[in-house]
Amino acid sequence: MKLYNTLTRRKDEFEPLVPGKVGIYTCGPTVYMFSHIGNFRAYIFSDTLRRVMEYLGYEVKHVMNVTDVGHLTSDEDTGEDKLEKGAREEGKTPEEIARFYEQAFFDDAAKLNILKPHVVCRATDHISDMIELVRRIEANGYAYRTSVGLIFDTGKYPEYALLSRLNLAEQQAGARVAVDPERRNPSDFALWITNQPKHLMQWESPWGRGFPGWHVECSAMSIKYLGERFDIHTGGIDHIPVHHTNERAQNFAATGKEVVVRWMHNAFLVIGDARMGKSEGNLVTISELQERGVSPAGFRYLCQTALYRMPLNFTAESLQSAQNSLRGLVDFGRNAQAWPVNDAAWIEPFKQEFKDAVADDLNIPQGLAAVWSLVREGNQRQDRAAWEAILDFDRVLGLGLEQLAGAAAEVPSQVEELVAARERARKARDWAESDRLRNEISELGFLVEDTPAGARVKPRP
RNA sequence: GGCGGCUUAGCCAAGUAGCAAGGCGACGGUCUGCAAAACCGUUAUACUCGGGUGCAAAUCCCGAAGCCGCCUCCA
Repeated sequence: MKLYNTLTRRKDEFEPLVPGKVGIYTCGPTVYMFSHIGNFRAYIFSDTLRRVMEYLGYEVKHVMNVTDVGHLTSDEDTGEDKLEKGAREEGKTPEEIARFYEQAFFDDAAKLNILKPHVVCRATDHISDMIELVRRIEANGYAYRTSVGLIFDTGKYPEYALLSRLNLAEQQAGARVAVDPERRNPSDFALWITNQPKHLMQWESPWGRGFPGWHVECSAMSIKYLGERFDIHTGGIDHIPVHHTNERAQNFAATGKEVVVRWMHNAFLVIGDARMGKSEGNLVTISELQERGVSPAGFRYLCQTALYRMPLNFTAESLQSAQNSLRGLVDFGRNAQAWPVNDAAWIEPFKQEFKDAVADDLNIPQGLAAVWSLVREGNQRQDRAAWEAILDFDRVLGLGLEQLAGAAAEVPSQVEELVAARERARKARDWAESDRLRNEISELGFLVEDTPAGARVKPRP
């Protein structure tokens, strides 16, 4: 299969380090507030990556962190920890806050059929691993001390700017943040932060009581669970210039290796003409989506209509379009369930088309074209084989089509009785009574379709 | 100021040289007691604009415009 690599800015053939196996690390949520659907686009992306890998026969180990400490609110590493700020505002301990939002995250993820990574690791459970990693970095001569704590010397790593393609010489130091005169280079960053007595979350370390820098946790935990060389690291495109650049520098400083073989980044969900973000004040959560009548699967479908590397326009219309498309697929499945499997041979070219598409840097939109070809052909042939193939594809799409079509087929007995009564009325050519019963059924939330084989009922869209 | 990205039909969105996937929506038709579903057909002589290189460009090169992101935690 082919995959894009941010480091080389090219799409090239994926070669796993260990044949048949793949290690994937995903930058997970910071659990101090509800995750929004923009965040979830990223996790749908990494989930899709995992699913495609598994679909193609790889054995995947997927690792994701949960950041429950260490991301600062204000500049210059002196600010209050986000979790602590949240804790103060809500009158709870940082742990309570973190656990609450972590649970909320995984609840929403489950609604979106995002498979739980094989390893989910909390930063606070890995402080000793982080200290050990920082110790290695310091021992290798990549760190120095200031009044803030231990600082990473980016000047020691010639490849520092490679991932982001930054032109450090042209960067305007201090353009947006005051320069720390103690730092050797403007891009230097904290590995361990001390002298912050107001922080609730602190640990003892060789550099004094304090807490780890922003980027240490991902380096420490990815190496711990996937080794000093692993296949893929994913995250949002915003992580390229700072977080992943720093992570990569730490990785090299600690191990002397290019730890991550391939970096993959998803583009943003765009609302109006802006990204969706808490700073922008245009957040939408999964719950709010549901209140607006859009199912999580509908949102997931929307995400699958665009390439992960392209910005995706999130509008009321695009969302409705996705929801309608999904309804069409479920309708097809519901109809197809009643058909026999005839001839599976005609399916093969479409299966190949789907497989080729998703193996080409996760081109799910192209894969969906194969799905719709199957819908059309399947309808013409009245062949359940098409639906079986689509269910097989759903291992990648993650829409939960089997359950959705199954749920659509569940009809209360009260409705069944009304349908039977309507059938009798129709046989008697009593159209007035027939239409009256149809309205009654409709009020109960169901829709009747008359087919040559008899009446069919489904939940009203 | 630096770096990165985007601009394809009413909307969403594939396609990175050889007659512009797919979905939604809309319209017309077949079927139906009427609907619904399904099927058939129509819906970009055209890919932001201007140059250039090719037999051939949405696709490569140069330039312009608009928009977005990152450079501060942020998917």
